[in-house]
Amino acid sequence: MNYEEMTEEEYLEHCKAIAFARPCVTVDMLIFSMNKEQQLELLLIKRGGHPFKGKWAIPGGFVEIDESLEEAAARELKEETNLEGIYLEQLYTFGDVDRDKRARVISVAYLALVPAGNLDFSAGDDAVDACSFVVRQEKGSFTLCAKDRNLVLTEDDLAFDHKDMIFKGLERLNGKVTYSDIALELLRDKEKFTIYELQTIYEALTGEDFDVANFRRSFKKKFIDIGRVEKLEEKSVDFSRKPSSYYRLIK
Amino acid sequence: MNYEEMTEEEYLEHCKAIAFARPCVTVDMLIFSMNKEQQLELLLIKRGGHPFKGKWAIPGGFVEIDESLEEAAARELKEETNLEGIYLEQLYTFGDVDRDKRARVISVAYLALVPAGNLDFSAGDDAVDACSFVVRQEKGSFTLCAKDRNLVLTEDDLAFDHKDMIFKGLERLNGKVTYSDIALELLRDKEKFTIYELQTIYEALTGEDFDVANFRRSFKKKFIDIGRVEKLEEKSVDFSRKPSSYYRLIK
DNA sequence: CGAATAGTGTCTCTCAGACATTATATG
DNA sequence: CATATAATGTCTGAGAGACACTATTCG
Repeated sequence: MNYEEMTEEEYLEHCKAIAFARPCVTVDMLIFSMNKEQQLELLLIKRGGHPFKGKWAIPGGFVEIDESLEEAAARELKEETNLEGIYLEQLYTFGDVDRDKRARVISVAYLALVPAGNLDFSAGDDAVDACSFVVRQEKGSFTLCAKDRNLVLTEDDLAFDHKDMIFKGLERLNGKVTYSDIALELLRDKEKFTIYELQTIYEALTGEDFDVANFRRSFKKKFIDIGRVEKLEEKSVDFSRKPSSYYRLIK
Repeated sequence: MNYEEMTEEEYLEHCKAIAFARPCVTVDMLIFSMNKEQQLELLLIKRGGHPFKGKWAIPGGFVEIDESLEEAAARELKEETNLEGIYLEQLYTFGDVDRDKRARVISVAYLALVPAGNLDFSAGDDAVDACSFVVRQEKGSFTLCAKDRNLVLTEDDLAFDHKDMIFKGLERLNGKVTYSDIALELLRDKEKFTIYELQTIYEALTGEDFDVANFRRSFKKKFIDIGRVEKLEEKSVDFSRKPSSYYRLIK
């Protein structure tokens, strides 16, 4: 739309038309967690209506006029999973004109990292079909698997531009895992975890394997030497092998 | 606002009230460039009306119903500086309820990196007072200086939450400069630049000094060895000293 | 030649990757 | 004692930081 080539009449017409045509703003929630097999999972919901009926989508909802984006994200998360106090991070805002054919919708995507074992999407308000998909990252693409349903989604099986959202989300996780502490957010219990447990989270987030010795070395440097994490007396007795030490995040 | 504690009447009342009260969406442009003294500059405009009358603000405008966020950002940039084809990057979306007292405004902030010597804000459409401020970064804070006007702004001299936007912007520049190629976007001429010229951009973006020898070494490794940059025959003759080699970004 | 800027060589220290080795529990 | 997992030791090469040094131009 080039304003310079419009007549004044055309321009005023245009102004009137859009004065009442404000975009809708939503928050969309990329809710990640770890499953029992220590794999990265992402919560999706199945669309019941048009458009993209039957396809899988990232849960989300409108931003109310009296709540901030962060508040909207926290509310949506609670509605979906009944969880509060979860790590949230704004990811990216998607605003292509035709991304939703029904209306002009601008979506602010948020990342939520739910501690392992806490994700129970059946606790959500909405009576929608929800499912947590294992995220398998290859270079430049991903697939989403729901074993119990025998379902494998590729990027094109997703509604709207949610494929792009997931790409952005995985990119963010990949990038931040090494220079920030987001991996800790996915621990089952920050007050009691083993080093290997944390390593599996790093591996799930990056899609790469780490050498045990090197990982422990960098863990010590990054967390213990600084005093961010301390070793506990208690040791794991899960397996009938050498028990592993527990560690605790301080503060 | 807790929906669970509302009666149905209250809830419906609330729905009605907000149905016509959609937020406005704007794009705000953090327009960075390098001045003649190879310092980082940021373009601000002086507010003529309330609120924050007389304070300095980041330029921006409404997202039209028929343009994407990127298109809106490009349009705003053109209106402000008459420039096109400039590097743009979405920064962050600001959506606190009271960030603009007049109305609920959600602002998507964009970063624009204008090649040195190309920023002429007098070319803008609007008859507003605009000025490019030198950005001085200290750890945890910044100041903005306009020498010719004898003006020094601190964080609190900025309108709205634009202080936070600038923080986010500087943080992004700081972080990305080492692992991406954004510094190249600020070069006067990507087809003909000296290594030291690029170094000053790195220094301006990080607020830190680099060792010449080490910078050249990493420059060679990062750009020349890979074939992303080639050395030109032509050499600079600006000063009456040893001339420096020019380099060219390929593709 | 002296001054000023362009550009190089080299030493050290840190750290990541690879891989061998030791430690400790149970059956 | 065999076995499986936890945890440590060590070698190497890449790369960042510090700093001394050489190179090239002009007046």
